[in-house]
Amino acid sequence: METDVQTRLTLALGRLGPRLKQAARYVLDHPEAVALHSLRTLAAQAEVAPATLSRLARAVDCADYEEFRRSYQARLTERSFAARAEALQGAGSGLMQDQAKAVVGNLDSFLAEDSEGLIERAARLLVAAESVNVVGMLSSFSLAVYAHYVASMALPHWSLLRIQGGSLADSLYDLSPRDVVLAFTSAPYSRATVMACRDAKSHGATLIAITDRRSSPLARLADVPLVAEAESPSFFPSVAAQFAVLEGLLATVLRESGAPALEKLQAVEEARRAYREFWDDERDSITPVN
Amino acid sequence: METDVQTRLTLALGRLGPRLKQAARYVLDHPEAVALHSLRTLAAQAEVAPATLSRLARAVDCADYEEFRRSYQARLTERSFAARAEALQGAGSGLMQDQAKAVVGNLDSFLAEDSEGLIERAARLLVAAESVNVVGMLSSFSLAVYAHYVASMALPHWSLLRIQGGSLADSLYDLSPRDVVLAFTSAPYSRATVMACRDAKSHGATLIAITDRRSSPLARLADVPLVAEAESPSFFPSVAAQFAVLEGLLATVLRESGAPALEKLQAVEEARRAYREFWDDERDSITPVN
DNA sequence: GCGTCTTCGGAACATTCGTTTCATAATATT
DNA sequence: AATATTATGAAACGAATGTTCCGAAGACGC
Repeated sequence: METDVQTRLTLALGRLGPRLKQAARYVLDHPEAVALHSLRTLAAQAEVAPATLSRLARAVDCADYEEFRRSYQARLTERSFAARAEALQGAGSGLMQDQAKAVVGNLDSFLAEDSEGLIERAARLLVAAESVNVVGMLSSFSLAVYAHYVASMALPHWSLLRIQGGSLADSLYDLSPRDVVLAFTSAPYSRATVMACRDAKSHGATLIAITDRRSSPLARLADVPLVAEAESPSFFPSVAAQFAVLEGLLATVLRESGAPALEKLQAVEEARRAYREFWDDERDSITPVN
Repeated sequence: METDVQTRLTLALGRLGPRLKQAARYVLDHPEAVALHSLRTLAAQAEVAPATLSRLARAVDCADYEEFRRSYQARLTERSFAARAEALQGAGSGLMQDQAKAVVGNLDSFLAEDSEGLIERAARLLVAAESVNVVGMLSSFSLAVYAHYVASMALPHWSLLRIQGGSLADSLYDLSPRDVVLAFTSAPYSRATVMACRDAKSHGATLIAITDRRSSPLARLADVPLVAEAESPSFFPSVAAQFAVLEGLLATVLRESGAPALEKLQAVEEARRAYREFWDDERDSITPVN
């Protein structure tokens, strides 16, 4: 049986007795109740004997009521891209395939929340900030590098925190409540990053964090925690999904920053073009000069 | 008590014992599991005694575990209604939604090819190489940084090419056919990167490139071109999908490198742990020392 | 009208549920 | 070092769960 339980239920509606039909109707109208409540409470809500629900499950080819309920729980947990991830299952067992699936899943884990609202909130804080300090170490250093690279073109008050001789915290001592820290971490969490953020918070600064789990130290500290999982089939946490979140955040920040920022961005690009920093297929040639 | 249970849990994390904290962490990371499963199954998943969860509920001022669970069930149904509303809204008007869709699309563009075969081929070349030189500029610099970071732990013959005073090409003059260049670019292409690769090729080195289009100069030059689009709703090309490809490639390289590489990797991590470079939730505390 | 068949509710059942108790180990206090 | 305090797991408890069996009530064919 390939079809959805909910669909099977609709089809079965005709050939059911009065009480079973009544139960089926209730289930069709309140699918989440099946996932969340017990058979008996559901039976009470539907004004039906408990046994009826047990029978209903079997009437749609479920072995158990358990199996019946599981399908409704899955329905509730299913997320936007789930189908897509399933589709990627094509070739199956390859490492790259697994990686891709993990990344899409990680991205989903973020979109499942109120992603748009969180991004919006973070972006507003970043635009309003007097200074933005970007922090990231280990695997997450690449995120920090990227954020700083993009921002440095249009937003001069963004800076990248590095360890130079002393500790990360050195640069944070004169942080004020008008400043924002943008931090990145995935497990295993860099102690330096967490401690820097902790100190920044104690100076009253605002913290925006992209991290891998809600229970991560940074998620707990952050004013706006942006949580995207970092699952991966390999040794290292995956940063790809977090990059997607960061890109979305930066795009929103640029939009909110208004015309001046965009103009500056284009001016920088124009200058680079003038300096021939970019490859020009018309003028440049791949074949070596020799 | 006005605040969300999830929030209360976060706040309580500090003052909980080790096992309770472990349970709390699991709950924070898998909120839907609380709503859907029984106390005992959840306890098993979190690897905690059933009684611990009962106590956890009371630790956040719930009278019952029942009350605790109800709050998570509410969260789940609320979210699902929000998601449905969003789905009904059509293509999703948010910038983040668009970004996510673009990234998944870009990833698809790579998987559409013989991704597994290409990755495999590239990995074999990288493992066999005498030296691997990683190149990336502009947006793609973060890819280069990440590749070098991961590799530097297990594969000492990988190095990151930077511009230092002169040009990128300076470091490539003594490249031999036994060397490999791993390069990254998306439009607009860095001229320095392309020229460095061109020179490397002219010295007989092997070129592996992650780039955004088959027509890009690097794709044409490369022995193994890994093409993942960089479409994005914003000004900048998206590197997220290319990160996914890179992660897949690195994972494959590590697998092919065999046991010694993995052992070295774990040794490095162990050393870092010994130096307390990682955050330890048991020993370190988020609350400032004051 | 009689027997057969289906449908359903009620009761009994083993199972699983969440809670509580109690002993013990770990931690803090003196 | 001795003691008080806290945190935890194992076991036991009654309550609730899902299933099954049985008999009553109706539907249908002849």
